[in-house]
Amino acid sequence: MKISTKGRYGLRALIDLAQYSEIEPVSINSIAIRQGISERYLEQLMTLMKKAGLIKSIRGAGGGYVLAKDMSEISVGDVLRALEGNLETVECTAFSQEDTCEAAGGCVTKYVWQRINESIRQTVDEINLKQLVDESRNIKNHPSSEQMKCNR
Amino acid sequence: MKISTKGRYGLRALIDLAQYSEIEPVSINSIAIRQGISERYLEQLMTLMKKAGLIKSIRGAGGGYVLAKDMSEISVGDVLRALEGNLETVECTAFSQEDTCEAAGGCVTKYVWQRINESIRQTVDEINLKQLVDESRNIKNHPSSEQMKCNR
DNA sequence: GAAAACCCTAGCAAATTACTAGGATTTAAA
DNA sequence: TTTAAATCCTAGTAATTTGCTAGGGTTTTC
Repeated sequence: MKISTKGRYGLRALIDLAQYSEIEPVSINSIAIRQGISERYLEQLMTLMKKAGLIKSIRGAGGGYVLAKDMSEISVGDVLRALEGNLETVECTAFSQEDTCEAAGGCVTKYVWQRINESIRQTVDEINLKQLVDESRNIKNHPSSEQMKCNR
Repeated sequence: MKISTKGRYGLRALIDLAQYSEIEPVSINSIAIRQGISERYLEQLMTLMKKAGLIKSIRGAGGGYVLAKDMSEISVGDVLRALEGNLETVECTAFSQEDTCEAAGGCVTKYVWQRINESIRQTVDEINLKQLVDESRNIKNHPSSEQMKCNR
């Protein structure tokens, strides 16, 4: 029931990318240093986000990554799904039309899992990258804001 | 980001217990058979729910388990927390007053994790056992409702 | 042609999950 | 008073997942 380092590091990396990539592509190395994340591990996370169509890569010297679409069009849900896989806390064939579970008729917990899944979905999909970047700029204007390694 | 078999089996077991324990204590064995769960594994789940004060045990022949309080006073959140531990998807020292995280000032993702945690908390705490038992009775009155083993 | 970047695959230790196993203890009932 | 039905307690363990590290290869700019 935890979000792993993939999701946590990945979201931080993407916020970082969003903040720094407006002028030129941002390298994995620079994000890794700023965020205190292993460069080699972050590389894998970037690949996942690229496959999901959230970021684009530019190869070769001077290359790096940029957002594939506008910040406001990337939700936290998009990011977490790219990194953590589907966010359903319980997966159940009975959720779909072509229900293959024989217990479905007599199963109540199904409704519980659906409500939990739905509330998470709603929460993560209503927060987008732009909001977080804006929020981050506000925070940066206050004192005591050194960036560093952190388990989030 | 998944709810494990502990939470899934445990909630099913507790609904079963709530339904059958009004007349006499219900044994682990009978729940295990009805729900198609390993008896020995279920035993451990019952212990967790007992420690959390959700159920009471009656030892010896003819013994078993009964609810420790009224169905309407046991929420799905109580059950899941007893079995899965705290339900926070990300744990972060910065959530508390005596914040020990140095990055807290410059950290935005904190707000994301808090919102996710809060939406899950709200959802699981607003569903109680009684609602599920009532719902289950409704379902049982319809045809095609054989109880059986299921990954939920 | 050298360096800076991404790309791809594999491996691996530590932790977690989902059980199984072997008994000890308590209590009702035969 | 014995027996059997229960819970209680602790330990072990195979399979999976997590959180990386490692060793290259390829592309592109300077």
